[in-house]
Amino acid sequence: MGGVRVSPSEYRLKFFEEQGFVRKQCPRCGTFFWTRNRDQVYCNDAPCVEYNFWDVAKKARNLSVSEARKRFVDFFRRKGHEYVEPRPVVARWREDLYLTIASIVVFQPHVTRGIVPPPANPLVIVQPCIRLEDIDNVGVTMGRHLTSFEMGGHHAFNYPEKHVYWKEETVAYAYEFFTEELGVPEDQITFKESWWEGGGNAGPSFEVAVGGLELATLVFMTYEVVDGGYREMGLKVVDTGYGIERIAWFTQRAPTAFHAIYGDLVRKFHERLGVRLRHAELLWEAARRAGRLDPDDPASLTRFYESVAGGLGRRVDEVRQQLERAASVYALLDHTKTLALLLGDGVVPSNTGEGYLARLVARRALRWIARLGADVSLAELVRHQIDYWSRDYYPQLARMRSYILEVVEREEERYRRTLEQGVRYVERLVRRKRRLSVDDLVELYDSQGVPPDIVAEVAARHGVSVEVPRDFYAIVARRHGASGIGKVVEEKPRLPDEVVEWARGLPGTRRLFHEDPYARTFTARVVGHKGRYLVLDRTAFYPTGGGQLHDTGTIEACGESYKVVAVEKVGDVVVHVLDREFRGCAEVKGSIDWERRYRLMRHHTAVHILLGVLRRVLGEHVWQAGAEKTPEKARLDVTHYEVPDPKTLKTIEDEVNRIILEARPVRVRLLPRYEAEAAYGFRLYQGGVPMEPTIRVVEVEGVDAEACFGTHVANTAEVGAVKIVNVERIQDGVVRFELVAGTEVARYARSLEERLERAASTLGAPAAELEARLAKLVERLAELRELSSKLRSALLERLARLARLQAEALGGATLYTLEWVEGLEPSDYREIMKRLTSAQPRSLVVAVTSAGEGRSVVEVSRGGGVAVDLRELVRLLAGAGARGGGKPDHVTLMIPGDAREAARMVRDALARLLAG
RNA sequence: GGGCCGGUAGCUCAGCCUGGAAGAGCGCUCGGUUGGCAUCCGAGAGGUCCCGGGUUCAAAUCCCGGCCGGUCCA
Repeated sequence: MGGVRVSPSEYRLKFFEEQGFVRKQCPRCGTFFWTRNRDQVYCNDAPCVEYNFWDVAKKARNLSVSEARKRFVDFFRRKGHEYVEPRPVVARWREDLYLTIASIVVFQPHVTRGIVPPPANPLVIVQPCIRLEDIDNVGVTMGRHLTSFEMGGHHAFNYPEKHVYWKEETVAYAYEFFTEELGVPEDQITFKESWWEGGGNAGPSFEVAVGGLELATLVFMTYEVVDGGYREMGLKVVDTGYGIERIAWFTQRAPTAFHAIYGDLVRKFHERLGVRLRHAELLWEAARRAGRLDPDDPASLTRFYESVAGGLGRRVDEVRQQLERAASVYALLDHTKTLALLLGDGVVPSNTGEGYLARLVARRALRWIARLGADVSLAELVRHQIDYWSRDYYPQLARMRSYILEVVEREEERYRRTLEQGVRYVERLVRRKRRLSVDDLVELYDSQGVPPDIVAEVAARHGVSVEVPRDFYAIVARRHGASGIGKVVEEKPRLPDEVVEWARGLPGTRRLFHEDPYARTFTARVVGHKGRYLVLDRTAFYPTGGGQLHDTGTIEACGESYKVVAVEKVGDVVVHVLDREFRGCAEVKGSIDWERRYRLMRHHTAVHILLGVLRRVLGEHVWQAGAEKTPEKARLDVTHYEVPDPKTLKTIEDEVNRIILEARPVRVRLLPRYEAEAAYGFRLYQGGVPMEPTIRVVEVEGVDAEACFGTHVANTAEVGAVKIVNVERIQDGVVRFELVAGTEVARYARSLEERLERAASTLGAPAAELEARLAKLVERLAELRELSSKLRSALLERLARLARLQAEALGGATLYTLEWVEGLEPSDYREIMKRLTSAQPRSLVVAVTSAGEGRSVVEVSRGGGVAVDLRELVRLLAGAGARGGGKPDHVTLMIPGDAREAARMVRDALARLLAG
């Protein structure tokens, strides 16, 4: 990558010199590297060399993933690092990332930007990570690519005033870990010079490779990436990543990483998927040569299969087929674990955000199962993963077991339906066009979710062969063009730019609304004012934030009284928006509209209670996806896969009201960040992650605890009562709850009563009798409909008979004329016309279907036995001002004149048409 | 957040491209057949063609906007 811009001195360490390392350049990739082996030619990393780590000596015994993890942690603990617990694989604390893709992500951006100190320094962590970029390569490369893996990281945060350690120590640790702890011979370790960039930071790095396998990356985070350039950071971070699975792979001498990671599961998956790999030597031959495989280069793949087949003296197509089936099993081992981890951290599958990532993984897995033709459910495979991993490092999988399986089954069913529909669409296209273009393939995938291989299969069944272009997914990507990076929800400023600018320069406002949420009046000193914007040294006015609407009220200053119409926050500064320009004054007296504020507080606390209850009733996967509190009502959007049924909703509502009745205390505490996280977990961050070392925790005792800026009542009893007034699905995987609390419950009930009254008075019945009256009405309506239908049918029959009686002969055909009757619909005439022409093929029907405003609409129809094109009529009558058109056996005409006249004109024209 | 696809009978959908009499299968009602049935035969009921606007003599069909669903991408 950008290694060219880096001075070689960045990599020239005293350690290398002392240990007798030499710097070389790889003739294949051009990378510079350090080694103690003077004869080494290549950089010792894939894809420049074949894997040979199985032949590298080691002292450590076979390590499972769990043991490798422990070795790593213990080693760095001995070296003075404090152990830090891992975080979820879903990066809920990040505004710009969905997944935890590296251990350093745990500390970004709050620690790396210097806002919050790290939990320990230096520290060691083993962080489960998920990366989906290379999902297509998983399996094919025999273990080099995985979507989920554990990254062992030891991190040191070097502040200008406090240096911990840097490159020399980091490289020495790695060297010692691999040589002493694992027993790798000293001349078998290669340090490749590299450059790392990610998450807005960059710096030089070393990749540590043994026997063709990269086992660790040591990054020295030095720069911030600003407008494409680099700026040196004040904080310099040692960011290392040791591949725990790769260490296990290396020590176990297993052919693929999957054998090393999944143990028994490999056999079980092979069995359940009906894939048998008959020759161990094929596996080993492939494993060895997989080092030189570059999955992005199709030619390298072909070369790979050829070389494996050549090495064994077997047929290429047979080798390829067997290896591809094995690779599918590996991909499934990988994908099902990743899916379990995602769902285990409470992700709800969806068509956006992290939910889509879970769906993507599930669908890839389902496709592998389908391609193998295996008769096994995805849920079963995931269940094996839960059983396997919940014993080890992932106890949450056991806790979330029923949720995970339920959701996987739902996804399976959903995908089945999607494909079924897609297949029908393919069949329709094939029927109509007999061939499919690349555009069709793209649309089928993009809009209908049918992957091209399935399209080809379906088309083949109907005798149509379809060519899937090699770069299919690139074509899809091109069609999408450049779209913005996901997450990032930016709140639009509600104040003019110059006011924000001005407020930034002022000192922070003391928050009386936090110190005492019940404070209604206060006095304060004026810190600054600009037009109608006023900043005080302290205030009881709550600014819009945390989903809670601002306060209103009045401010008295030097005999003047101002209305406060809005309140906003700029950093720590509270800006009051007045109804008119502030005239100036040193001291003011403020009083908030308490009635409004109290309603807001009750609604806000009610939402916290509801969230706690939802988590308990629906499951731990319930997360706040949005919230809004107004004086009139509150709204809470949560992640969940379906709108709860009425019975569950009742349970939820009853639970909320029970908690209100129990009069539980609501406590607000300021806690150091890490203490708060240790006590409550990441559940705290329902409404976003505050970038502060101190967290304001609002705890409804035994129900819910959240980092929250809002104002709350002191006891749940104060909420009074809650009524859920609306529940709807606002997006796949997100359900919206709307509720009213306290006095608003009465207001809501009243509005329902009023609607009832209005409905009753429309019916002319007392409200008490509404249901009975309505039931009777519906019954009566059905009777009347039946009657009307009978009468209509009889009327049509009569009209048809009348027309028959008045039939006249015209040019060898029978002509029926239907006169216009007020109240009949055009569809009624059509019904009669149908009856007449089907009973008598040699007939013509002229019907005036509407008249008025000086024009008539005439429909003309003929039976199958009359050989005229009625569209000629339109041409014949065009001179008389008629317009219209239709089909040979039926036309519609608009003719100026009354009904009688129009009918006569048509009859004359018909006579001419039949004659000529 | 964005691109694309869709919304027609209780259900599953066809019709839309190329405007001109609203359809099929299942289900439902009634009658017949059968020892029994996801039997067979016959008849029938059932529609705001998602909503709103536009173009047109004429819109389920074409255009614009909205709502709802699906799908792919980030």
